[in-house]
Amino acid sequence: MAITAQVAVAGATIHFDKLYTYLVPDVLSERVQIGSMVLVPFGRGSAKARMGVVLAVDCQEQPDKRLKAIYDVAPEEARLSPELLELVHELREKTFCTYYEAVKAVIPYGAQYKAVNEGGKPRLQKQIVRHTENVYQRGAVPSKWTSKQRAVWDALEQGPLTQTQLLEIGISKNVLDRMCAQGTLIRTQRDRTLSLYEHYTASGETPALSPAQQKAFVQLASFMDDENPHAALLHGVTSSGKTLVFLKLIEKAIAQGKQALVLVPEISLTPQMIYRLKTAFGSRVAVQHSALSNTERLLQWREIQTGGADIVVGTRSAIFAPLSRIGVIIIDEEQEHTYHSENAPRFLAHDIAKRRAVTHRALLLLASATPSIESYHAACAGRYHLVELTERYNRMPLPDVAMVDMREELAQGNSGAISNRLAQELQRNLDCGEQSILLLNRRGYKTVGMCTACGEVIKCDACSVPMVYHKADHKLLCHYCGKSISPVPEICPTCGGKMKYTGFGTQRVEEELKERFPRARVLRMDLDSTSGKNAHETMLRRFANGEYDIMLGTQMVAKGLDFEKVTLVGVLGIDQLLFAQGFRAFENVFSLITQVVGRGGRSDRPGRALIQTVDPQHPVLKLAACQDYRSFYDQEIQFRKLNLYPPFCAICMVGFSGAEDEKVMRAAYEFAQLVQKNARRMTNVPLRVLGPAPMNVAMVNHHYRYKLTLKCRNDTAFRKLMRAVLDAYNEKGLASQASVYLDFYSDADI
DNA sequence: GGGACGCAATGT
DNA sequence: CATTGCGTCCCG
Repeated sequence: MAITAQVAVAGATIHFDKLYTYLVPDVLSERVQIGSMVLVPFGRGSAKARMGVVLAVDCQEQPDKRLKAIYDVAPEEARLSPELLELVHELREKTFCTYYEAVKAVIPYGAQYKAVNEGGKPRLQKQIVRHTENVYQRGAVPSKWTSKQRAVWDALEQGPLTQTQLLEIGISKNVLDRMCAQGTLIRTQRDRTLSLYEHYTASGETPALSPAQQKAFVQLASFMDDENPHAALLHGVTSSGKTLVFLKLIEKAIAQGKQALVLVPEISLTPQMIYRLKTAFGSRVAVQHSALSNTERLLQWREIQTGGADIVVGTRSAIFAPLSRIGVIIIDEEQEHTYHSENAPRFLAHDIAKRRAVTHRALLLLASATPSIESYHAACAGRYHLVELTERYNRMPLPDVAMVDMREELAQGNSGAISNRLAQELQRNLDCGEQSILLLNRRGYKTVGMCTACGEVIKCDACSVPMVYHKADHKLLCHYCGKSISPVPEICPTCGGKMKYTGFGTQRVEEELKERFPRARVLRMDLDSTSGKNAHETMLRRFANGEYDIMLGTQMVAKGLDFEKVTLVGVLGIDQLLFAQGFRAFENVFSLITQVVGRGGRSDRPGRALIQTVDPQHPVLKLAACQDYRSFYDQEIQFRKLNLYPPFCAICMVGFSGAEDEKVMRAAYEFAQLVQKNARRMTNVPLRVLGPAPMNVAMVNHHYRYKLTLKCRNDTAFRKLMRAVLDAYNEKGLASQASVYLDFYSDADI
């Protein structure tokens, strides 16, 4: 009799991701259980140690003599709970990821163990979890510089930074050590933020609900009173006070002895959600998002696991928080694309939330001012309870919205980013001391280098995208692979002509504002200016305090705090989004405009909004201007139906990537044929095959990329078909030509 | 993905 | 017959 374990190993790709059988040594037999993280030998010959997870344990009378034995096993706290194990299987089945990719998504704890060699024996070791970190500040002025040292010095201008922060901007420990030795840097030790956001103090009181909010709350709360799971969509116009309803629902869950899970699209965009939860519930709130350091995330995770926290707020990955008795799951701004994972496992948080709501018999609440067309459609079809909040808090009026025709501006000789009309309004606000917000849609607002002679744009040599000019650190940066060029080329590398750096980047618009309004205090918010840890939050607070006149930024200004003194909102560059490809383009435009327009008009002063566009008559813009969601939905759902887009089908994007363009293309083509061939054998699989075609960004990191788009229904029959195709693809030896992944958009599993 | 093995081509 | 290069197989 021998105990064996079925193990899924790390680092597998989809074509050899299966369970491998290992012997469990007697000394480990107690500790190796289903869900255990283990270290195993894997590979032919000199088998290297790999992490793995145990998915089954059995007894065998006569085990195969060739079986290898498990090296080591991680302690119990790093073991997957039955519910999380269930989710691992579901993720693998539905998103076509590997077991271990799914495991990594559901437990950050798995990352805590690494393989080490201990006297020739491979062992698992807990990664050092530092509770203190190094902080550096300027010391003596150096007599001479290396470029790295100069960079360190410049970075510390605003005050001390941690080693991690410096590491992020490309400074190695070596440089820091040398500078400390020279005395040009001073190193101190500091405790890591163990309790995050502790400066938010709990008041314990939540404000009273308005009658409209109360009505919505009562409706939703009733779904928490029976033993069945429920799903609801809360459609609340901007400023209708959805958050307050959330707080009351969480209160109710807690009162029932249950737990609450709140998802937000991006922590940095929604700092007020943490603020509201922390002030209402204090240390019962745990936070989970990717900006946390490993230590912070792990400590928060432990808090949840051990029951110290019963409310979790976080981004997409927080949906896997190890809560054991969830009462309510809230997905705020549910239409945001950040709920869809861009890396394996490519899941949609909604789908996991649905599953968890069912297991916990909890209420799943999707909320938004502009729900995704799919969600609203599902609500209309009765698959979600639809709850509406149609009234703005305190009955504040919506701002007046006007379009500015940018073609006319151009005809009048204004080629800048800011129209004359907008300039006038900005001036008016400056004159009477009121604040303004300018939203720049990020896409198209990048500064790229172009040759004035031949028109050549400087591209990354590893990726087929233009490199983006970053003024702050004088370099060109590839936003795909992170490669940078500095100094910035002055002459064209191909023809020797003079380079010109143009584009309407936030930085460029900032300059234009400074030219037009030299005395205005302008706050620029974008990825560059908010890279510091609490930079985003601090900036919003200072703007709210009236320290600036104009706030200029990307998407991140569309959300955020409520600003009393903002009476003007300008939207720049929305056309890039409006005419973007992808079936969600209009939905995105509508959502963004609705949100940013909702920013204004919060106080007694009437707000106004200006939308700069080359198509002022565009129906989507018009509907967004008057915040008429229902009309937009009615129109959009027709479009989706007519052109067969979600929710009337699911879309499965098959991605191909490999080193040789030709081979990748051939592989994609053969895959498409395999799909057609296999589909013919299977009846009842509705399918349309589009492509293959090169991806939008055809090359990343020297890897060529193609895609195949399948309009389908993501059900078991379709997944069975895809598994068969993947098997055939591997059998033909195509896996070595191009690696494949599947990505589902919109589950239409009605 | 990556190491090991095998086959074939090339060299001494 | 050794050396190198490349394709293919398989991982327990």
